[in-house]
Order: sequence, then C-alpha cells, then structure tokens
Amino acid sequence: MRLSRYFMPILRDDPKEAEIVSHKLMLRAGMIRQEAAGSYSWLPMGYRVLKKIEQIVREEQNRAGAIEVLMPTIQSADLWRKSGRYDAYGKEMLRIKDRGDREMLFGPTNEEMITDIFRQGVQSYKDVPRNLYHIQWKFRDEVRPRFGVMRGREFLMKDAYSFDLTREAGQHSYNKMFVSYLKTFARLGLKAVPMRAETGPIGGDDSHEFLILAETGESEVFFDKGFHDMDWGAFEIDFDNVEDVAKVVKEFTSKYAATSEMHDAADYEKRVPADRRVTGRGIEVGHIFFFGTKYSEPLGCQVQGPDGKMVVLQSGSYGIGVSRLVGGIIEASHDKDGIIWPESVAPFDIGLINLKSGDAEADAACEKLYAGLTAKGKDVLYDDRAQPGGAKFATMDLIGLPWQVIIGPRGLKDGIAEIKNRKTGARENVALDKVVERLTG
RNA sequence: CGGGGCGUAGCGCAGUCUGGUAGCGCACCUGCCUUGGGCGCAGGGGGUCGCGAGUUCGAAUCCCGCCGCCCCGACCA
Repeated sequence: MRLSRYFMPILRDDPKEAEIVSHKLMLRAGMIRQEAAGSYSWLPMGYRVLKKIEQIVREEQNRAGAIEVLMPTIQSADLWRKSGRYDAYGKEMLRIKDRGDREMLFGPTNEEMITDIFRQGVQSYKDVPRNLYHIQWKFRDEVRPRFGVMRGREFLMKDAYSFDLTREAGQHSYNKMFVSYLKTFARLGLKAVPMRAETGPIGGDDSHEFLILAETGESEVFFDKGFHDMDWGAFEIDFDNVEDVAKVVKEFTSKYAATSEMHDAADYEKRVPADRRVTGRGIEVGHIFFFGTKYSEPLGCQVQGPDGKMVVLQSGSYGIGVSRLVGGIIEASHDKDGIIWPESVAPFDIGLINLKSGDAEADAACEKLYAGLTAKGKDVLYDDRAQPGGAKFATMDLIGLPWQVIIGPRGLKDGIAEIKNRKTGARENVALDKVVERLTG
C-alpha cells in the first residue's frame, strides 16, 4: 500500500478524551474513531490489526477442536426468559422492540442461544462432546465505558461453548480451552497469566480469567514471579490426550496468581517466597467458565445416553475479548514514540520510507523494493509522500510496523538501504539487492 | 447511578467574568526552497461557536431548557 493512496488520519497531538496510552495511540495512529461513548469505527489501520487478531484466535480455536458458527447480534427476549437472565442481566442489556412490538435485545453473550441451537441439533450421547464458537459483536450497555476499546459498549468477542455428557468430560473440554488460550495469547506476543476467578453473572463452578500485565490494567493482581520463566506456548500438545492437557493446566495453575477480588494474602505468603511476590496491574483478555447444567437444565439441552436414559449436558463458555486485545497489546508493547506491534498482528509487515520522494534514483530504488517485497508476500506500507524525512520517521515509529526500510540519498550513493527494527531500535545497512532476502529469508 | 468538568476549524486551545459579529499553534492548499528525525520563506482555504427557545439595536459571551462527551466513585468482558 502506498501511503499517498491510503486512509490513515494520524494526529500529532493526543486527543483530550483519551486517558490511557493505548487509547491515545490508537487515535493518533488513525486506527479508530469514536462514534459515541464506548462505540468506535475501525479505520483501515485498526481494522487490519483487529482482523489479524481475530484470525489467530480462530486458528487456535480450530486447532483445539472447536467449530465455528455465527449467531446474530439481535436476539429474542424469550430465550432469555427461559434461562431467567432476562431480568437478572439488568440495565447492562440493551433492550429494543421490533415493528411488531416484540421484545428483542442486542446480545451481550450467547449461552442461551447456543444451548438452544445445540439442543435442537443433537439427540444422542454420540453427538458429544462438541465445542461451538463464534466471533461476533456484542453490546453491553456499560455503566461507564472508558479507555477506548478496552471497555467499549460494542465490542468483538470470541465466545465458545462446550457440551459434554459427564462432568469429567466437561473438565477436559474446559482444560482444552485453557491450554488453547495459552497458545493463542503466546502467538499474540502476550503473557496472559491465568488466575482463578469469580464466576460473576455467567455463573457456574470453575472459572479462570487470563490477564496480561500492564500498568494501566483495571485489576490489581498478585502472582508468583515464576510465571515469567514458564514455557508460554512453544509446547506441543495433543488436545485429545486428556492427561497431557490436564498436566499443562495443572502446571499453569500451580503457581499463585490472583486478582484482588480473589486474593488471599495468607495463602499468598505461604505459597510464594517474599522475593518472588509480584504485585501489578492486569488487563483481562480472556475468561473461561465451567458451569455444568446451569443453562442446559432450564433450556432442556439433553441427549439420550447409552443406557437409553436422558442426560442433561454439562457445559462451559469461553470468551476472548478480540477488540480489547488490540488495546491490550498496545498497553503491553509501546514506547515514547508509539506502538510496537508484534509481527503476528502488525497491520503491515514493513514500512518503506522514501526520504527523497520525487528524486528519480530514490523513487526507482523504492519501487523496486516495494515490488520485490510484495512479490514475496510481505505487506508493505510505502511512504511515498513528499514530506520531510523527520515527519516520515515519526509517523512510522508511531504506527509501529516491525520493520522499517529507509531509502535516502546518503545510503543510495553506496547502494545501500538502512533497515531498522522498531522493537529493538537496531539498525543495519544492507545492500539494495539484498534487502528482500534479508527480510524474507 | 452519585460527584466533578468540558463542548469554539481535522487536532490542541484562547476568547465567555465585563455582549459589538471569532482568533492562535499544529494539520491542510499554492509557489519557492529543502530532503537522514515532526525544515524554512511567502501567500491562502476552512468554523450556522453542541442544539433549541429567550433577553437585547446587537449573543460564542447573559437567562432557561435539552443533548453529547470526559474524569473520580460504585459496577463490570
């Protein structure tokens, strides 16, 4: 993409409504635009990142055996009356009426609907276990939306729902999602520490939330420093192997980690030596629940077992805040100059800077590199605008692409380009005809 | 939902107290210059001052009503 033809409205100053760094940077980098409190348009740069995160989440869900569906954003109130949550959910649920005066709602989550879908589609114990998920926009009429996409009212969430015959099988489904989340967050360049959580309005028996550490997190967290040294996703796992999966879960739940709501100071001090205690702040990016028959019972989600008797299914739900992750990754990865995208989610792989746009030699060198890198499958954002070099560097640092290729008269006279790594700041001079190889080899 | 604050050009702000028909910086446009960290000179465009109703010869400014947004708290993915 040539910057001269793109839509990337960047700002030099911080908009005053933005309080935290990810919100400021997302606005400054032209990723989002606020439409109402807690409601954002995703501009091209932001949308690219959102789609990349969504795709990684999807791939890891598929790898763990979950099956993708898509449910509507608008739901009927009737289903929610059956589960008893129509009243229980309170003002956070956005309620609307259609032309026939029927009560509808903008879905804040989908336990009821998916349970109803699954109930209608299965009759036998042979039809379980299953895990269905979708990645869809949710609406929760938050009392107080804030921090940009971190707490929006409309947000993109991956939510998965597992159905099993027995509690033990349900536990395995829960464990699979637990492990899948570790791998998902690792691919996003994050260490998301699993912490035992309260079940909240979703309800249920077992629950963990995954928090990434960042100064601006909404939750205070207490954990064992040993978490830093663990293997966060490089491990191979066979999701069908019940013992192996359980072993990983055990490993990641054996060390102390808790949010302030669940924090037990006495237990903390007993289990974690003083020099390994870390107190910080965290951002919740995932939350998993095992709730047994809480929804399958009232919604009649049952199958016939091997002995011919009806069995109410055990279920769990598993959420990842996809749009929140965009902000969360920035909170975890930025510096004074701007965003530092992990390569896996960067909106473009490479920023190509032409320091002398309009100069025949510089233009030709850039065009050749742009074509060469693109041909190798790299997404390149080529800054071909007629702007002073300083402005181009500042822009490129702000938007945080992992690699910058800098072409200017100084290097061109020796036939070289400068390559800069955004994260480390390391620069290297590379012969023009070796640049493509260096960045794709 | 309680408390506080703010709405004036794309962004950041001044002007409001004390009424006289809107200004600054950045951004943008044109020309020249420049091209390795937000460059220089000159010229220029853009705003029904959140909305409505009042007071007044005259309202961004005063009065009344409404809307929107932000922050703190309580609440929450």
